[in-house]
Amino acid sequence: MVVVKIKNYFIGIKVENGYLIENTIPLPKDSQYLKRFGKIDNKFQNFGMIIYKLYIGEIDNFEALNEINYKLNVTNLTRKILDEILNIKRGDTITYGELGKKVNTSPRVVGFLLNKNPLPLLYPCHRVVGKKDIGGYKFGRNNKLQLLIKEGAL
DNA sequence: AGATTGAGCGGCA
DNA sequence: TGCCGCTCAATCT
Repeated sequence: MVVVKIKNYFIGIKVENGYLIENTIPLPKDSQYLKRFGKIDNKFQNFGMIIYKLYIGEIDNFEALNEINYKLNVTNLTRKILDEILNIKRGDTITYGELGKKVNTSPRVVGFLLNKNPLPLLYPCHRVVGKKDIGGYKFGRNNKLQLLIKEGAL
């Protein structure tokens, strides 16, 4: 449970037995989302660097997943949803409703479960959007918007 | 075991 | 546009 500093970004990281089990996206220093990750500690610099490269688009999420030892600590339905998310290509999006149909659940539940995605960016849940607007995001709609613009989805 | 809570959606005016 | 009712897994109580 630490915060890793890369350039001018700060990334919350949780590692268990050498496996990444939770992370945040790169955030500004004072971000509320970093609070529960505690102090800055660079011992997991390697994890942080990969997430940073993923964030700026230097690598894609498949490369990142290959380079990182991670463990997905979620229930069955969440796992199914996250697996589906891996099929969304960079620059592409899917709606909560469409994704819900693929795994036989409701749009509301997709959003509810994605809110708990422990590995954002690695599992690019920002590519799931609402039908009428961009939809919500754990780290704020503006971050989601910036990510989608950066990826060329908008 | 029952109530509440959402990162949504479609229909209707 | 804005409101309403439906949705249903996870997380309380």
